Amino acid sequence: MTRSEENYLKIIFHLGGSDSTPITTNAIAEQMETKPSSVTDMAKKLAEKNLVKYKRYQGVSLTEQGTKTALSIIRKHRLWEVFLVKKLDFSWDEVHEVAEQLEHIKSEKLIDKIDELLEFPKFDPHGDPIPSKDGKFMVRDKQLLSEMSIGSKGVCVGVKDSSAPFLKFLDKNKIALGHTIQVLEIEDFDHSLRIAMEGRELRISHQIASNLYVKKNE
Amino acid sequence: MTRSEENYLKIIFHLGGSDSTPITTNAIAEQMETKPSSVTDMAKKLAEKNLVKYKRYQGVSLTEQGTKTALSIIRKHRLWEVFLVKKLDFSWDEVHEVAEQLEHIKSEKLIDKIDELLEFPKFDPHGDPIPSKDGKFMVRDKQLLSEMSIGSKGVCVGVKDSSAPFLKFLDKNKIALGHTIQVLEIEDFDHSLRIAMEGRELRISHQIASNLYVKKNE
DNA sequence: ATTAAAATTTAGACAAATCTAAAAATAGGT
DNA sequence: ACCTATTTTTAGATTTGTCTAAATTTTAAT
Repeated sequence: MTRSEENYLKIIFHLGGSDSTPITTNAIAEQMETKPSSVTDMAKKLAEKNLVKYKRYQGVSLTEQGTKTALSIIRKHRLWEVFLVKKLDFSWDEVHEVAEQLEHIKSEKLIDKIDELLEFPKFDPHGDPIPSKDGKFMVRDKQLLSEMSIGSKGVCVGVKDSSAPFLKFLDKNKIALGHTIQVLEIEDFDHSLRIAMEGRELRISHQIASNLYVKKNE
Repeated sequence: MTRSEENYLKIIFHLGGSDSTPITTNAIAEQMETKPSSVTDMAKKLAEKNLVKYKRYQGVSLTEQGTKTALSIIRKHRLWEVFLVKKLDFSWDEVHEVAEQLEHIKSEKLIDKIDELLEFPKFDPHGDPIPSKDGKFMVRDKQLLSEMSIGSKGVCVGVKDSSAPFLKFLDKNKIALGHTIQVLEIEDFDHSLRIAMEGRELRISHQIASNLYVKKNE
C-alpha cells in the first residue's frame, strides 16, 4: 500500500458515496489537488487491488476492504492529532499537516501504544470520532449551531471546517469544544446569532454558526 | 529533500569518510541494499545540491551542508528511538525499524517537542549520542569490552552491533546499559571472557565482547 | 610496465505517479 | 431525439529512483 494509494482511499472515504452513488473522478481530483486523468489511473489501480469498485465513466466507491483500510488511516490520523495536542502542546490548528505525515507510518504496535498512552480517546481535537481498531466509531447526535432554534442550549462538540484560519478565529474568540452554548437571538436580516457561552454573550455570523457542531441538551 | 536522499546522506555519514578518504560507491550500495549504478546516479544528484563532494571513480564525502542534514536525520532517528522506549514501552530491539520511518517526518516543532518531552536525552537506547539541534553531540570515552584488560572495571554504555538478534541475546542474559562490568579472566584459547556484572558472574564470547562498549572507571 | 581483476560509470529500460492534449462518453436543455 | 457542454478516459510524455548489461577506469599483482 503506497502513500498515494492511502491518500486516495482516505479522500474517497471522506467524500462519502456508496455503491449506488459513487464518487466522481472530478470530485476526487479536486480533493487530491490533482488532475482527473491521474484519478482515472489510480481508480484502475485500486480496483485491481479490490479496494474500490470502478466502472468507466461511473465513478468510484470503496469496497469493504477499501473502507477498512481508509478507516485505519483515519484512525491513525486522528490519534496522532490527539497525541500532538495532549502530549506535545500543539494547538488544534497546527496538527493536521503533521498528522498527514504521521498517518502513513506503518507499525500496528506504534499506533496501539499511542492509543493506550492517550487512554483510548474517542474523539480528535476537532471533535471527529476516532475509529476503533475494528473500524467502528461513535456517531454523536450533533447538529450545526446554525440549525438550532432560539432558546435551545447545548455543548460545542466539533467543527465542520477544520482549517487553520477558522480554528484560529475560534481561539481568538474563546470558543472551544466543551463550552456550553445557548442561542439567545437569531437575526432575520443576516441570520447572525447572539449566543451565551460560558457566561459571556457574543454575536456570531451565520458562516461561523454553520461550521460549529453542537450537542443539544437532551 | 526526498526520503531517498535523506537515507543516502545518513548512510554516508555513518560510513565515516572525509575529503581525503571518501566513501566508495560499493560501500554505499551495500549499506543501502541497492546497486552501485544507483549510487552513482544519486551521488550526482546530491553533488548537484551541494550535499556531497563527488568525483567520478573517487567516491563521495559529505559537504558541511550534507553533514548538517545527515545529523538532523540521525537526531530525529535517535530521539524517536528514545521516545518509543521511554514513552511507549518498546524494547530496544524493536525501535530501529519504526524510527527509520519516523525520522523522515518533516516538522521542526514536532521533533523539538519530542526532545522536550523526553527531557533532552543525550544518548539513544543503544548508547549512541543524540546530536543537538546545531549538530553537536557528546563523544563518550568508551572502549570495546574486548579491549579491556583483566581486572579493569567499567560501566556498559553502548552496543556496536544494534541488530535485534544481538540485543535479544543481551536481554536474555540480563546484560543492559548502565550495568557495571569487571573483567575477571580472558581465555587465551578463544578470547572469551569471564566477567562480573551486577553481582553475577558470566562467561562471554569474544564476539559478544567486541560488540559491547564500556566506559572505564576514571 | 603490463595486465587481469575489481570497482565504477554509462546507456538504456522500467515502474510509479503524475501531467497535457486529444478523444470518447455522458448529461442536460431544447 | 438531438446537439452541445461537461466529464471522463486514453495516449503519450515526464520525473524519480531503480535496474541490467556493457563499457570504462582504477587497483593490485606480477
